[in-house]
Order: sequence, then C-alpha cells, then structure tokens
Amino acid sequence: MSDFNADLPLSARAMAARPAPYLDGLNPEQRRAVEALDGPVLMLAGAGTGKTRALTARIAHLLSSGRAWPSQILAVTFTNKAAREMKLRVGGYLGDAVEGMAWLGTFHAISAKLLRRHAELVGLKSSFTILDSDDQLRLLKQLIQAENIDDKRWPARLLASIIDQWKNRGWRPDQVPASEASAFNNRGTEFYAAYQARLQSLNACDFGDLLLHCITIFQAHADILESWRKRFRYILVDEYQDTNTAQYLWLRLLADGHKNICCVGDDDQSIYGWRGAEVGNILRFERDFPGATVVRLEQNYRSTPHILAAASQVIAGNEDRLGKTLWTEAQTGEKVRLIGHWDGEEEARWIGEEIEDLHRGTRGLDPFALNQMAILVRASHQMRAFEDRFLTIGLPYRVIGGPRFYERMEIRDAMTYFRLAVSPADDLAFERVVNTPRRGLGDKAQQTIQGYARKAGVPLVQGAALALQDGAIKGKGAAALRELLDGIARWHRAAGGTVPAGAADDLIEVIAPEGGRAAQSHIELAEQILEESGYTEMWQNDKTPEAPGRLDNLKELIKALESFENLAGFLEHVALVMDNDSDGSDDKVSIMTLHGAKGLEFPVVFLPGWEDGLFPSQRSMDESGPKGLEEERRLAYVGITRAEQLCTISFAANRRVYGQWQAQMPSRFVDELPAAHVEVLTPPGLYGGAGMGHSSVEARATRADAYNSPGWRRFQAAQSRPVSQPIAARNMVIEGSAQAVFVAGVRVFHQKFGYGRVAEVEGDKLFIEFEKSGPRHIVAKFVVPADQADDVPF
DNA sequence: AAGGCGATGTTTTTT
DNA sequence: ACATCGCCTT
Repeated sequence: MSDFNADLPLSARAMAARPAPYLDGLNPEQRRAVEALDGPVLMLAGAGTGKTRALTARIAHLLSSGRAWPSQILAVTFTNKAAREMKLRVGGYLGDAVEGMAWLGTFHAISAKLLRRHAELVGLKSSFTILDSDDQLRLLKQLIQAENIDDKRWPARLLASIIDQWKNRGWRPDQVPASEASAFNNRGTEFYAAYQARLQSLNACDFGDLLLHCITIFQAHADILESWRKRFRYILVDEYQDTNTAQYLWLRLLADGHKNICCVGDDDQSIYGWRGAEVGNILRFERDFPGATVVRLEQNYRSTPHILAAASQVIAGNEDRLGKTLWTEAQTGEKVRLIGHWDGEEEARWIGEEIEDLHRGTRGLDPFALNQMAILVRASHQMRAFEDRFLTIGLPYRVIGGPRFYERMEIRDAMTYFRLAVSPADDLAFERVVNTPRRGLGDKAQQTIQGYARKAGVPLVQGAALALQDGAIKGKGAAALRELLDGIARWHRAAGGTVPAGAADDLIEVIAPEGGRAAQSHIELAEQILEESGYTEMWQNDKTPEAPGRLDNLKELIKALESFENLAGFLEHVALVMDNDSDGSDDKVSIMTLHGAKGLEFPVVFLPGWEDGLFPSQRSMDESGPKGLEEERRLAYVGITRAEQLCTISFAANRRVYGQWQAQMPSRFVDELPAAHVEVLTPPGLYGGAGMGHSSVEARATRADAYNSPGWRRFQAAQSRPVSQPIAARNMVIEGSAQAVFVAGVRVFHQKFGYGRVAEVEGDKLFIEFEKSGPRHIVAKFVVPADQADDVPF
C-alpha cells in the first residue's frame, strides 16, 4: 500500500492523505481505466468484468482528486435504471456528495434539462410538454387524414417509425438526404416537416426532439455550446455501443473542446441496432478521438470457465468486433448443458421440473433460491408456455418487462387530466379525455369544437367554450362539456402556484370566468380531479374483470405523487422516467427476454428456443441480412454470459408458430458451441433416457455419451446446413443486382411470401402486392425477379 | 355508445 | 392461434 503512492500523479498524491477506498481491490486494467483521467478513454468492458465498479470509481476519483465538482461531471446512461444504479454506487463512495451530481442521468433527461434552458432558440417555450408515443401517433394520424391519404396503406405507425429513425440519425426535416425521398409514398419529408410545425404550435416535442433540438442549439450558438463545454469538464458515457447517431453528435459537440470523454461499452453486447444504435460508434472511437487511451476489461468475475468458453466461442463467429478475450480465475464449475425436446410444451415441463430440483438442491449442488434462476427467451410469445406450465405446477414466477405501469390506459388517462390541469391549452390532452368517461361528445361534437378552435386560432378548450356560447353543441353533451370546462378551469386555478405564470390565465378567464378555487395539496387536487371528472366513477361502474385492478393502479398513482412537490414536476418525471422495476426481493423465477436481461446476472440461467428461425430470428435475418445474424449472435452471447454457475440451452423439434405446427431445426448457434465445454443431456422418453422413474436430475437428464460424440454434432451440423446455408447463399447471389432490376410492375419472388408484383419502388424498399399474403414493404435485396426464382438455390 | 365481426399482423424496447 | 383494431351494426 505504501509504495504505490509515489508513482501516482500529483492529484492522486494530494489525495493520499485521505484513504481512497474506491481504489481497493481494482485489478490493474480497472485501475488504469479509473486513473486515466484526461483525454479520451475507451473502456471496453466485457460481460461481468466490473464495468460499473470501474465507472463509479472513476467518478469518485475525479471528485476526490479535485479535478471537478460534482456538478461539472456529465454522466450519461441509457436507462433510468442504470442512472439510479450509478447514483447509488457513487453514493456508496461519496455519501451526500452525489446529490451534487446534477448531470447524472439519461440522454433524454439531461437533454430535457438543457432544452428547458434554451427552448426559445428552437421556437419552444421552456414549459414545453414531452409527448408520449400515443400522442405522437394521434398527431401523425391527424396529419395523414388531413391529406386524405389511405391510412390503411400508409399507417401512422409507419410514419412514426420513419421519423424516429431520421431523428435517431440526427436529421432535421431539411437535412433528410435525397436518398430517403421515396419514404412514405414520397411524402415522408413533407410529413416530417408538417409534424415538426405542429409540434411547435403545440409547444411540444417528442423524445427524439429532446436530443435533436440540443444538437441544433449547440450547432447554431457557439457561445452556448462553449459555456456547456466549460461546465462539463469530464464526460462519462455508459453502454456506448448502444448510442445512435444523434447521441453521438450530441456527445461529440460537448466533448470536442477538452476531449475529456470516457466511453464505456462492449461491442459484443450491441443488441439494439434495430432501434438505431450504431455499433460503428464504438468501433470508430479511436479514429474519432485520436490518441485515445483504450482499456480492455477482460477479467470476468461472474461466470465459470465453461460458461465463458461457450460464450467466447459463439461470439467468435462474428466479423465486426474489436475482440476481447474473457478469462477468469475460477477453476471449477458445470459445463453448459444442452438438451433437445420434442416440442415447446415439453421444454417448459422439463425446465419447470429442473427448476424445482435445483430449488430443492439435488445432485450435490446447493439449493438455489427461485430468484436466483431465470429463463431468457428471444421473443415474448415464448413466455406463454412457461407461464402456463408454472401456473399448473404452482411454481412462483415473475415476468419482467411486460406493459409498464405508466403505459397502462388508466394511468395515461389520469395523467392526461393532470396535464390539462397544468396546461389547459394542451390540445392533445383535451382530445384524449374529452369523451373519457363518455360525455356524449362523439365525433360530431368534437369536430364542431375543432372547427371553432381552428377558425378562431385558439386552443381546443377555448374552441369548446366558443361552441357552447354559440349553442353549437346541444343537450346532454353541452351540459357535460360545460362541466368539464369548469372543471379544467378550477383545477388549473388550484394548481395555480405551481404552474409557470401567465399564458393560461387569460384562457381560463375565457372558458370559465367564475370558477372557484379548490384543493390545497397537489395530492388532494389529483384525487379531486379524478373524482370530479367522473374518471374514478367510470371504472367503479365498469363490470369487466380488470376494473378493480385499474382502480388499484389509480390509487398507486396518487401515492406516487407524494414524492413530488407538484403536478408539473410529477408529469415531467413520468414523461422521462417510465419504468417499473419490480424489486426482485420475493422468491420467484424470472422470465424475460434476452434484451431485458442485459446488465443482469443469475446463478442459474435457462435459454430455451434455440431453433433456427426463432433464434436467430428469421425476421432479423430477412430484414438485416448478415448484420442481423451478427446481432442475433451477440444476443446469444449476452444470454450465455448472464449465467454465473449453470447455463442450460435447449431447443424443441416441433413448435407451434402462429397456430401451425412446425418442425424446427436446432439453432445454428448450437453448432457453434464448443463441444469440450458442453454436456449434452437426453430428455426422458427419448434415446433411452426414460424408464428410470424418478424425477431426479440423473434420471431425467442423463449424460448421453452417444449424443455427445463428434458424430452427433456432425449430424446436427448436417441437418441445419440445408436451412442456414441457402439463406446466406441467396443473399450473395442477389445483392448488387437488386437496385437496378426492380421497377413498378415487375413480378418478383420472396422466399417467405412467394410471388408478387412490385407496386412501388421506394429507395431500397419495395412495396409489393403479394399474391398470397397481400401488400408488404420489403427490402429489395430479399426478392428476386420471378423469372429468376428458379435459379435460387434451395 | 356499446358490442360484434372481419381483417390484420405477429422480435426485440427506451426515452 | 390469437389478440388487437377499426368499422359496422344495433
């Protein structure tokens, strides 16, 4: 301990007077990553190599060495969960000083904070609202319908995803390249511009805008950028492999001054390419930041050597990677187990019994708690078989990643009312709840209101007031609308002190000049809003089985308000922090997707459904070709490396796919597992494994030497080849020729959808009317001209 | 304004 | 197979 102090840089020596507990127990690489404070640093952290540890130690080091104040460190994560975790861990080293880390958060939360300060530079007020995807979709749909476009063929969903992708790439409407001009029936950019204009008039922005507006501001206002560069003296980025282009630009802008940026990530765990993540960002880091210090964390503290070997072998099949070699000091442990089943139900049955055995503690292994075990699936529909089975045998389980609390209908409705109370001029909010509960204000009444609002150029609430004055809405609807408007005005006044003063006050006078005041606390106000609006009552009168649960959720929502000072603060939080992590403390088996499992670890992991088409997913390969396959392989890598002690991979010979039974081929990833580290098990009733009569692990999962032989593996390899090979071959044949060949009217062939005719060409995508399966958008390289279909090897 | 019916699409998910 | 959605009927 005493002699290393002499070698440390000045800052650290100054610190040596105090102990530096955060350096204790770091391995040499971690230590290097912690101590290389200045200039660009890339920390390539393999699975289970203590990345968070190094990252938090680095923050602690920056602070205790006096390089930066807490408020001068920008620490960016992707999820709120990761941000919380980091805050917690840094707090462990620093105590209360973490509270000063005002800029530790997600890209979006930090961007929102920045944007509130400079909103006017992009035509927004600092009180702008952040739209959720419901609002976004509703808005786009209006735009599409206003143009009299068939929203069947050109759905708002498609437009939303196109615009999202563009925003992910950092393109504002005027920056969308010409190559995208054909998107959305040649009108994509036009709609994008219209959408942005509409957002601006609503004083709103979507998630993509949070980043994009920041970029716009930074690019246009050197002085502002400069001041933020000065403030953020050190930048840390977690999960850098998941950044998209917009996030990359955002980071570059902030880091390009001092270049004190430390990016942490693992190219082998990049599994979000489909939503815009660019692995290229991490692969390119050294070129982007010349002279960067690159640290590889390769010592794994999580898994047994067999598990690591299996994971390493699988991921070695990828071309596009920086390359790391995980190693561990651990000597012993179970091999990765591989087992085939007759069908998906049997797979679920077997895993259920296996879990019970492991829980009980058979076979000389210590018993595992249920919450030490997890089942990781490729697609959520696989979960069903497990849920069914576990319900019948009474095995407690928890599904992680289902619909989230704040996405439930009743929660969104309730929050929409809160939104109206805070900003009565929020047209999207008004639209959403004007007839929820039913107030007799159907399409016709709503159109009347729209008409009045548009004609007078005022928000919908005011349009509604005008329509009432004019007597344009009659009867029951009129009375109910009057009541709603009075309510909104009353709630707004009650929320008064907490709302940025000004704008809405005149509006309130217009819609309800003689309203009273009401509740004191925002919690009382919230309850009152739900009561007076009739929303609670609506669910009380609802006879469907889910109604009681929804009422419970509403109570929970009210409870959640307690930790906020006012409604506006709460809404901001919810817009950005839409998570619902169960605490994991009760003893249940976890069922989740491979994506959901990233960043987690479990002593015992089951990886079912390793079948070609399911995993790797056919769609991924169809849509993204070899790149897609590589991403699937990374997913396999993520799955295996979640396991600490026991990892069991399985596949079924038959599986029901969309109601049809299908014969399944074992995944090509099964062939990529290293035989020396895998133990092949035989299920009961097959290959002589049956008849032992017990449900012990020995009896059900016999060591099946006959099937552990090279011959068995070769047999498997031979079987899966006819499936996997032609797909790759096909792509090679077709690529290159694709762009030139297709024009509207050409008859084409697609391996899955059969024959069809090209209706439209949109860049590299074709809109094809398939003879059997109807119209579809298809990437051109996956179809061949019909007259060449026979040349395609099968 | 509610309920029924046929068409439709079915990987992964955050903010 | 199955759930969801939009439209259509009552």
